This record gives sequence, structure tokens and C-alpha cells, in this order.
Amino acid sequence: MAPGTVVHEGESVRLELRKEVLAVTASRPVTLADVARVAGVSTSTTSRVLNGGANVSASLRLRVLAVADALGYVSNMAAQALRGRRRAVFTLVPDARTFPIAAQAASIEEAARAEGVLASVVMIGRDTTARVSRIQALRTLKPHAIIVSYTEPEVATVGAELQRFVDEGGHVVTMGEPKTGFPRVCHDDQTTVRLLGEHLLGLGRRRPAIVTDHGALRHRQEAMLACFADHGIDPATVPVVTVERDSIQASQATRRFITASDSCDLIYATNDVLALGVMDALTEMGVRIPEDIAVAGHDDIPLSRDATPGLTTVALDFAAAGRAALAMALDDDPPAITCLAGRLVIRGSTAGAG
Amino acid sequence: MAPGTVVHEGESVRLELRKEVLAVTASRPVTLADVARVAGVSTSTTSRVLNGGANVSASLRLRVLAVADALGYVSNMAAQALRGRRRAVFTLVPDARTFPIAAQAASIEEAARAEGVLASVVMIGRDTTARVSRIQALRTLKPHAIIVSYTEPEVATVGAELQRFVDEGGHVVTMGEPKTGFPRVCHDDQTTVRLLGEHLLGLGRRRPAIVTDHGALRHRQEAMLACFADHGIDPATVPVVTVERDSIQASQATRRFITASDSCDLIYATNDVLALGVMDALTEMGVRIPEDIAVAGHDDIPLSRDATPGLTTVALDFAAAGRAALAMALDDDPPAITCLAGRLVIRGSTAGAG
DNA sequence: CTGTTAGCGCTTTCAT
DNA sequence: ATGAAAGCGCTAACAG
Repeated sequence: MAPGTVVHEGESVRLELRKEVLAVTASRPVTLADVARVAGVSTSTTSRVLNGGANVSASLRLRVLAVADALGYVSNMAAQALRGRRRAVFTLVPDARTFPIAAQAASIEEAARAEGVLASVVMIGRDTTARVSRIQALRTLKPHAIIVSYTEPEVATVGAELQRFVDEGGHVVTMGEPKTGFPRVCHDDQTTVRLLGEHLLGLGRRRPAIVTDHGALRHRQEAMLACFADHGIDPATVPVVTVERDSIQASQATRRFITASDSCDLIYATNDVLALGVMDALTEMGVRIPEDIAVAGHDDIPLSRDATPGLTTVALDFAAAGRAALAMALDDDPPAITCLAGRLVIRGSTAGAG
Repeated sequence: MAPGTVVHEGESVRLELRKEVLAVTASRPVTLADVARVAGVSTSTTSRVLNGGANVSASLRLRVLAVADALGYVSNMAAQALRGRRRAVFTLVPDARTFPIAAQAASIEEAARAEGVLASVVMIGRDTTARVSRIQALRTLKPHAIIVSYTEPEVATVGAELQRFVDEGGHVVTMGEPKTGFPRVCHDDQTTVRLLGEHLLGLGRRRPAIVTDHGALRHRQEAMLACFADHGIDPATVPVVTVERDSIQASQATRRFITASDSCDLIYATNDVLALGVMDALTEMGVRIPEDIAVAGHDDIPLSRDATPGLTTVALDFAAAGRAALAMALDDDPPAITCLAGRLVIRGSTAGAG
């Protein structure tokens, strides 16, 4: 009996199919051609059915789907990529060990799973050359989209590579502050920094200092200085300590800074990791928080809640950011920018300090 | 002038090449065939050169490499995968938001970069069905290896899928405790738990309790109970509180447990996340740590050092684990198991409690 | 609505 | 040592 000729006889079809199944699955992986053969149709019909099923009769559709299912067919992503089909979404991160990035990546993955697309996280380090070659390699896998989490402004080289990807038909979404020319997800730091600034100045403190790092945090520092200015504090008089994205460094820098000049009663660190480093140093130096110096951070990472005292900060919804990024990556005509609100969280590091 | 006929004339070759370069790179990505054409050799020779270069004359090798470089050739991973070549390494994680997993994944990626292989992290959730289909999809990309970080013992279904991957020529390495039948990286929890147990009992405490979760932490609990037994404490009398991998739950469970029975002066939580939840609850209840109850955890995540008091724990070298996993993934004949030592870290949550 | 056919870019026998 | 040629598994014209 030719395979696929008997299709409408219930049990016997089932049995016949089982024989075919055994014959096929014995050795190599099941291919689309196998499905086609067993279903008694052409590979094009099979392909059509498996990709949305436009222009296929219902009966064939059903038969093909049944066979594919029975054979345990899994489409070959390499072949599809080679043929130009775009499925996967790659998320590029500098380093997944930080909470905000990990939270965003996890959220992207969850959203992707819900949409049935394969999401994968690729760490690309902080070195531009390495990044470019990573992106070049990934391009050849023809992903549907590349989400760049936390670009720093090396958009010169990396951006060109991403643009080439877009020119080929790929989608790019960037996350974070710097404008990249690609659809972007960011948090409304302007508003929240100001909110935080007003809370801090509302404590009655008038001698603020800022701890920040070189990178993508600059805008928070500037927003805070602007807020200070609005409240009569000359930004030029505000000490700004710049460190290298690391709580230990923040700690050491704070120690040096406080020792050199005790002229501050308030420290804003542009992210929580830095703020915790600051608190660490102050505590060790016997400076009371918030009585002597109030401290605030930004991001609301889990440690901030558990710190002693709790760290006042701006809570960002990283999960929402991840979902937004995936949605934009899947959208053929996404908004240029999705800006998410933040939320002021007041804890012991500033509370009751008035 | 036929392309590639002039090879040893320095400047003129360079110019000629540049012309070709412009012609080629104008539009679509550069293919191996482009390189072959410009270099004036066959695609097979080009392929040979680009893959180790066996059986190719030195002069051709040089020429091909120069052309590939000049054209900015990037090999197409999809095509290579389709052809059966294995390059990438996928790391499967349940959830990259936990420190141990993130640290391992980052370390795998760093090691991979050093080896020139593309490493990518794929979150596969905790649902077996989803995991299986993820693995099936990834198999079609013909990765060189799949590293499974923190398998829970659902090796039944997932293991079969991984085995199929191995049968096709792939490599599998698992990380974590449960024996999987694949080469495995783990930490020597047996030894360190005993070390920790002796430290704890050395404080003079005799009424221990254990907080743990359902999953892959069972062996730590058992090792600790065995240690207790060796020191004259009947394991059957040791309360074991089981929670759901979450510090909040650990916190609530602890509150209930302590309220219901104040018959413990020592708590071992089988990981730090749980231990921090325990400490949180105790602190809120006004129980002094370590005076009333000493607390210890396992893993040494960053929060543990910064907690108040610092958490006594077993420090695991997750970066080393990641490196070991990658080395085993790349090794054609890897050891069945790589077991890493841990280190006892005594902090305020037990120190000076005697 | 369905089938035939021509590759996508690469590796790898098999000749030479 | 080199090249010609046959596909890997799939999709998308193009015919019917």
C-alpha cells in the first residue's frame, strides 16, 4: 500500500502510520521530506502547512499536521536560517551577572516563550571588537531580532554592524539611555530623578554629593544636578565622584572622599550597586545613615531592600522593560521609543532624617 | 586580468584586490564562494584553508587568508550547521536570575570566548515539556555541546533528548548534584557540609533545624543530617522545614516554625537565599543571631557577605565550575566528573556564639 | 490548491 | 595539492 493513500479509515490509518513512524524514526532525525512522504504530499505543501497553512485544503492540512506530530517532526533551524527564515531572538548583554540585566533577559525569555519564539542570551563583553565579531557571527543565523541590552555609546562601530543587520531585514531594539537610532526601551529617569531629588532636598540637606560611573549613568547625574540647580544649589559646587561600575570601588572612593572633605550631608549614587558601596564605606567609618549622611540609589535591586538601613532608591520595572523590548522586536512597525515609569521607594537610608 | 593570477607583486595585488573588494562587498554578505572567486581558487580549497588548512600549499593558504580578511568574510553558521559542522556551545539554565547560575554562565562565556567558540545561554524554564522542545530545537543548530546548568532530576525525559543529541555526535555536560549519566561538574558538598556541621556543633549548639527546598538541595540536607548523627544527634529529631526555593517563603516558614516550637538554637539552610530569608524572619521576630539562634547557609552569594550579621556559609567557586564545564564540553574524552572543593566562610551569623 | 524545481552557503567525498 | 560536484533541510517562485 502506497503511503498516504489511505487517509480516512481511522484505526487502519493509525496502524499504517505507526509502521511508517517506526521506519522513519529509527535512525536519523525526521525531516520535512519524511513528513511529506508519509503524508503522501509534496514538501511544498508540507512546508506551507507547517508555516501558517495558507493555500492548503483543510483535509491535507489535518493529515500533514497529524503525520508531523506522529513522527515527532522538529523543523531544522539551520536549514530555515539558511533559507532566510527568521525565527530566533538574540539578546546581547555585556554581563548577565547584574540584577537589572538578568531580570530583563529573563523577562524577554519568558515573553518570547509565550510567543513561541526561541530567545537566547549572548554575552558580548565590553570590548568593541569582540562585540562586532559576535554580532557578525549572529547575523549569519538570521535571527528575527537582536535586542541590545545596555548599549554604551560605542554606537559608532557596533551601530554600523546592527544597521547592516537591519538592512538585511532584521529587527533591532536597544535598551537603556543612549539614543541609538534604533527602537529603544528606557526608563523615565528624568522624572524619577527629579522626584528623588526633591525628596532628598526635602530632608533639609543642602550639601549633596554624587557618586557615579563613566558609562551609561551620566544622564542620571545630570538630571540630579539640574534638580539641585532648580532648588538653589549651584551644580558647580556639588562634588561628583566617578568610579568604575563596582561597589568596592564606590566604597573606596567614598572613603577617600569623606576623609578628604566632610562637606556633605547627602549622597546620590546613580545606581544601587554604587550606593551600597557608599553605605558600606560610611558604616565602616562610623558615619551614621541617615543622621549624618543620607544615601540614595537608583534601580531597586534586591540587595537594596535587605541592606541596613534599607536603601532609598528608584524602583525600575525590569520585567516590564524586557516584555516591552520583546514586543517591539516582534513588531514590524514598532514605536521609536517605549519609556517606562519608575517609582520612588523611600527606606531607612533617608527616612526620618529630617 | 583574471582575478588571483597575480599574487606576488605587492602593491599591485593590493590595488587589484581593493577593486574586487568594493565590487563584492557592495551588496550582499560575503560568501565563501566570493572569497574563492577573488582568490582565484575553488571553494573547496577555500574551505580547507579556513578550516585548519590541511593539504593546502602555503602560498594558496596565504592568498586565501588575505582575501578573506580583505573582504571581511564571516562564515555562515547556518550553512555550516546544516552541513553538520559543530561550533557553538549552548548553556541551558532554568533561570539566570540567581547568582550561582549567572556566575557560572558568565564564566562559561568568558572561557568560550577565549577558545573562540560562540557561547549562548538559553533559559529553558522549569517545565519538562518546554525543556524537551527547547532542546529539540537547539539540536537542529548542531551545537558542539550543550551544558545543562542545574538539572533537577527530570533526567527521564530531558535525559533521553540529551542522549539523542550525544548519539548524533554532540557533547553534553551537566552541572550540579544529580547523577545524569553525562560528564558532570559538581562541588564537593559532602566534605564542606561536614566541615560546616562540625563548626556549627562546635559552637555548643545541640538543637539544630534545617531549612531546605524540594529540588537539587536534598543531598546537602542529607549530608548535614549524617554529620549530626555522627555527633550524637538523632536525625529523626531534627526538624526539616521544606520550602519552595524562595527567600520570602523561607522567611514565612521560619516564622511559623519558630512560633510553633522554640526548640532550636541553630539553623542550617541548604542555600544562602533560604538562609537570608531565615535571618530576615528571625531578625523581625527579635531573635538574636547568633546569640539565640546561629544561622548558616551554602553558596556564598554576594548578599551573604553584606547581610547583617554576615552569613556563615560555604563558598563555592562558580567561575571555576563554569570553566571546568566548558573545558569538559570541548574535550572529546572528558572525565566523568569534575568535583570542585568548597571553602568554609565563618561570619557573624555563627561567630562568637560559643 | 498542489507539485516541481532551484538554490541558500557550506563541507566533503571523489577524481585528477 | 587542487577542483568538480553532490547534497545538508528547507522555502519560494513558478507552473500547472
